[in-house]
Amino acid sequence: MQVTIYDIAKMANVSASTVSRVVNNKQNVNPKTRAKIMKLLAENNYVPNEAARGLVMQSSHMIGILITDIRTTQHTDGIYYIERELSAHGYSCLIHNTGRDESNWINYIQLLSQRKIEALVLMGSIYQSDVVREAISLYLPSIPVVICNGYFNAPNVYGLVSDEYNGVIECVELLAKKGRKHPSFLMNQTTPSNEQKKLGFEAGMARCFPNEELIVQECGNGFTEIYDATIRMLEQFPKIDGIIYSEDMLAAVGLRALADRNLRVPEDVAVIGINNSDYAKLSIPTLTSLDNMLYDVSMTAARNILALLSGQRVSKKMLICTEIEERQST
Amino acid sequence: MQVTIYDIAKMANVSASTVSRVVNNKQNVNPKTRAKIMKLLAENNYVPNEAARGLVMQSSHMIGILITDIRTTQHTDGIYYIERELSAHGYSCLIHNTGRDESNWINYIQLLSQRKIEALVLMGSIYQSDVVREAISLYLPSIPVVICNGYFNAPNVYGLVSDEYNGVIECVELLAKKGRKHPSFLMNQTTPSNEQKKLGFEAGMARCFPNEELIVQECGNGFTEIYDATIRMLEQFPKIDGIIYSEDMLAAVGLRALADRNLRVPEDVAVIGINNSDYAKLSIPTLTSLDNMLYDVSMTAARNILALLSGQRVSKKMLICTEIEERQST
DNA sequence: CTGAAAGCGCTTACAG
DNA sequence: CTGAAAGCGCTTACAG
Repeated sequence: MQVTIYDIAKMANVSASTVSRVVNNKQNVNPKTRAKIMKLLAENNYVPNEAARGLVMQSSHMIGILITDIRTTQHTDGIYYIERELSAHGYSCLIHNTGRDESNWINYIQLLSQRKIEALVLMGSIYQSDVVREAISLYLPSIPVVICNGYFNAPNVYGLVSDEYNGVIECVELLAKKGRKHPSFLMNQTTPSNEQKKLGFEAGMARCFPNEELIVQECGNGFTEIYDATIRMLEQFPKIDGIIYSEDMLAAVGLRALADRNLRVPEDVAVIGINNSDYAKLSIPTLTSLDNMLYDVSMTAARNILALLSGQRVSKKMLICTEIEERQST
Repeated sequence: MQVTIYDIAKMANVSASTVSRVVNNKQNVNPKTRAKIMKLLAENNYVPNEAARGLVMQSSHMIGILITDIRTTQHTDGIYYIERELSAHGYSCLIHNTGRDESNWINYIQLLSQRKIEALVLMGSIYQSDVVREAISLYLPSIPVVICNGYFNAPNVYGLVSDEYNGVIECVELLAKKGRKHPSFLMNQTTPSNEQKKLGFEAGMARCFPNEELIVQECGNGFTEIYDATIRMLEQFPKIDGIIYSEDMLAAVGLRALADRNLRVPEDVAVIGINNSDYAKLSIPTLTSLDNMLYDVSMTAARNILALLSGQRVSKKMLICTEIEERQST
């Protein structure tokens, strides 16, 4: 079926060892022999079998990436940078969409351990969970694991966290500065990251609006759910004059809801999103957004993995500062 | 380092063969022996080495996916469905961002062949190229290759193509029906897919506006480039009262440009996008969009690969019909 | 029901 | 400079 080193050896009347040496560019091969073998290799489109090579070298040159749903654009960027960076260094990425149900995660981690990945990247704070910690200590106790926008304590786990807590506090401060009186917060699923945002909102409110009622609501991920949640919140609290959404995408839907209700943005209601994504730039009006530096988180993750793979030291937990990008909606 | 079948065999006082039989759930093992081995396997967190297994079984259970840039959301959906579907059947996906420069592609194809992938998915019409055809015939001549939204003739290549050509003709017809007199077309990079859209626009114009000047322009992918291209086109041809964009994302930027120019949509200028993506649903006004059924293309790709892997017949080339989703912008 | 042996495709000391 | 041999971790006829 496939052309092996032995086939080439036979054609060249040499041993497989010699062919192997040529394939791997080792010294100590007679130039003429080398030339002959090179020619044969090319003519036969010889390609080394990485599985066999990995077996003897004890290295797969593969890394695993776990993400709940690759369609959620906020982390697609991260996967892009990580793949590019690692690919340039000879690694291939095995990517799995794990879904949000914890009970399946252990299977993916076991699967990746069967494939002998050399590092694991967890995309998203959602993986900051006991299930994952245990699965890692069971199946991948000794390869570097990097978690993007999350952290848990384990000897081989490295966390990169966006400081969304303080970022959202600053968002509340911005609303205060803009003369808002009744800010509110609308979030989708409860991930550790969203939890931090919520805590940030509460802290910001305590600081800037100590006597104001806390308006925090949750909703699903679908267009309609977000839309309805916004409408419902406005009906329940007509005084609301500022909304912080846990993601730009939600805020973009929120802008629709506000437009349909004939509420002017920012005159009647100021709106802030989080992620500083395309949604923020494209929406009408453009959206003020908290840049949580997910780009930096991913780039750093890629660099950290590379550093760890080459035996360098990397800090176990890093906090990355956020920045508000002000646009028309505030 | 890792626990092998031999380690377990030693502990259980049996041969590796027997352990292997237990691991693989074969019959013909004494129930007591099986129980003892199972216990040992669990206690030691034994995980089979897939590389070794693949070497003897001549199967990697991996498939490759090539995409120019995973951040382009239109194909992220496809990767999601394909990964989910294949993952459920025991396959893992090796994903590479190849960039748009043809000269690197052959390296990725060779790399994937080294890893002995069992099928390859090419995401996007851009891979409909001679470079790819040759690389495939050289390095992956005998595994199924499925190309999403493209096709080229090779014994092991299967194409799924969205009928964007006729779809865009229908878009032009829609503009005609809505009383537009001067439609135009703005496209980004020249991929085979965009080329079909352009040809469709020209055919539609020939059919509905035989005496009208053809206004077709190109632009880059950046926000500013798209924005500026729209403004420039409107300045050069002030009569324009309809724009078809080659992608929703461009149309979303276009809506911004039109708003900034105080042109009403659809009263002054009707706008149509392509992809029927979130951009279309979220923009203000909502965007009429040609649904090119990329979802169906991906689902079918996943199913076709599974079918091919299990030895079934699959049609070499399928055309998938498009549909216009009318919204506020027309 | 179980084990010894061969083999998947490769690399690398070790001898020569 | 080159080859025979052992071994990476596994599976599977073949004997018993």
